[in-house]
Amino acid sequence: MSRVRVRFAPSPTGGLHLGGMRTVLYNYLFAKKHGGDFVLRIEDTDQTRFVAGAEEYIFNCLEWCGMTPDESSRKEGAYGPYRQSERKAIYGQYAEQLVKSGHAYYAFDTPEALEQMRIQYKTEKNPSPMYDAKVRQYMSNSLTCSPEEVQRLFEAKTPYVIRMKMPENETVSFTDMIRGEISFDTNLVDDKVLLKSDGMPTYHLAVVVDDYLMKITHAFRGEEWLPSAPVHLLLWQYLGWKDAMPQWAHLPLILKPDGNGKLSKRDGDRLGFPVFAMNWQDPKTGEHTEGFKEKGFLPEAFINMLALLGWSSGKEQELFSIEELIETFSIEQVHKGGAKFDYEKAKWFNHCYIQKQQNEQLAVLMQSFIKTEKKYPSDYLVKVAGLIKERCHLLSDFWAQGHFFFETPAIEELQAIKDKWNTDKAAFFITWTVALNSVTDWSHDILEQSFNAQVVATGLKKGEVMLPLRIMLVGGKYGPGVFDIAALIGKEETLYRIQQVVQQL
RNA sequence: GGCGCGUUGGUCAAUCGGCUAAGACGCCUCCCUUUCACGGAGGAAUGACGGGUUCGACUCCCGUACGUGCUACCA
Repeated sequence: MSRVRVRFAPSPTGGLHLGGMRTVLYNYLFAKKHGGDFVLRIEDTDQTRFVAGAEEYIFNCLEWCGMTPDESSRKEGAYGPYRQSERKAIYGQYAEQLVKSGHAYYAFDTPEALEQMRIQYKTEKNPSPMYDAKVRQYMSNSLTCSPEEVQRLFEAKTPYVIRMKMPENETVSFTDMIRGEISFDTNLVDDKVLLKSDGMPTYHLAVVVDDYLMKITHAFRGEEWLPSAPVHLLLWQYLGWKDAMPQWAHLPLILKPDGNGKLSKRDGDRLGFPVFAMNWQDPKTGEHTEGFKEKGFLPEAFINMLALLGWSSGKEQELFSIEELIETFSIEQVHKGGAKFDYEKAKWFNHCYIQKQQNEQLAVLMQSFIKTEKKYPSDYLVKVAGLIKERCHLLSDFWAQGHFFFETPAIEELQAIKDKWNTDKAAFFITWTVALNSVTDWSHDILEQSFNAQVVATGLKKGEVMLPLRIMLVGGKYGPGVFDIAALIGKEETLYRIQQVVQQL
C-alpha cells in the first residue's frame, strides 16, 4: 500500500473553531499512527472571502497544539504550491478535459439569469430549483447553443463557467470509513460549477484535483460535505483517477451545548466559553474573540478534550497524552452522531492537566495572569503554583485563587469575623502578633506551633480564631492552608495584614 | 419541499444478540479538611416510538417521529 497522506484544507476566512481543530487532530493522529504525511493546504479560491492574517492564524493554532504539518506553504514538499490561489493555472486544463470528454460544459448564464431561473421553477414542492438535467436545456450553455453561437460568445468575451454535467438515473455509492456504505441518486444532484468565471476552481474541482496531485490517500472532512460526495466521486471517475481516489471519512458535527444545531462562535459568546483555538481579531470589523489558549487552556488538555469529543477508545481511560492518542486512535471508532460540546468537561480536562504539570512550568504559564506590576522571583511563583494548582480549572483562575500572594487583599468577608468578634479574640491576635515578632525561623511548622500554643494559653477554641486568621490573610473563606500562606508571604506582610484587620474591628 | 446523515442518563460515552445497560463530567449526600479545593464512600438519572426477525434485541431489519446537514460562480 502507498504511503499514507492526509490533509487539512481550511479556508482562511476567520478564526479556527473547535470543529476545525478536531478535523486537524484526527488527520494528524491518523497520519502519525500510520507513519504518513500530514499536509496543510490553504483553500483560498474564493477571493471575496479572503481575510488578511487568517492563514498565519491557522499556522499559529496548529503550532500551539504541536501539530505542525509535514508539508505546507511554509514548508514546501514535493507537491506544492500548497495554496490553491497559487495553483490557479493547474485547474483549467482538467475542467477543459472534462468538457472534451462530455462530462462538463460551458455555461454563460448571468447571475440574473440564474436568479430568474430559480424564481421561475420555484414551486411549493420544489422551493429551491437546481441547475440540473432538466433545467440546463433551457439555459445558455454549450449544450443548448450551437457551436457557432458558443464560438461567438467566447469571442465576445462573455463570462462563462464550466459546469459538471451530472448523469441521469445513476446511483453513486461509496464506503465511508465511519458511516459505511452511502449512496446517492444522481438525479438529485445539480450541475455544480467547477470553474468559476474568474478562472478559479470551486471547492469541488479543487479538492479532487489537489487530492489527486498531492497523492492524498485518506480524506477526512466535516459531515456537511456528505451531500456533495457524489460530485467528487464522479469527478474522480471522469478524470480517470478512480483507482487513486482517497478513502473518505465524514466527521460528525460538534453541536451547541443547549438546544440543537452546529456550534457557532455566537454560542460561545452567549454561553461564555471560547469556540476558537486562539484569540482572533477580525481585521474588518475589529471584533475580538477569545480563544482557548488565552482563556487558560493547556494545549495538551485542549487536544485530549477534543479527541474524545466524537471518538472513544472503547476503554475507560480518558486521559491520553498525544503519544497515547496516536497509538490508540482509529478513525473507524469515530462516532456517527454529532456531539454536544460540554464546557464543564473541557474545564475538567484542563484541571487534570494543570495537576500533572510541573510547578516550575506552571509558574511560567501563570505569569501572564498576575495583575500586579511588581515582579516576583521565580521560586516564589513556583511555590504559589504548587499551593493553588489544585483549585484551578483554567490558568486564568490563578489570579482569583492566589491574588493574595501578590497583594494585600480586600477583606470581602469582614462581616464574618465581626459577627463573632469579642475582646478575647482581639487579645488573642494582639498577643500572638507580639509573639510572632520574635520568631526568627518563619516557617509553616513554627507558625503553627506558635498559633497552637497561643490557643492553649488563651483557652479559646482553635476554630474560633482559625477562620478570622484566614480572612485576615486571604480576604475570604478559601485558599490553601493558612500557615502555608503566612510562611510564603513573610513575616512583615503577615503581621501587617493581621493588624490592619484587627484595627477595623 | 427534496435528498443525505444521525438518535443509549442533563452531557461525553461502553456494549458489536445474553443487560441486574460500564465509566467520565455535572448534580446531590456523607467522610476527610476547623476555609476552599483535592481525595474517599455513596446516590439520583439512560436504550425516541411502533412493528418485525430471534429462545433472547440497546444491539439486526422496516416504518414513524425528532434532530441535523446540504440544496451558491462559499467552503
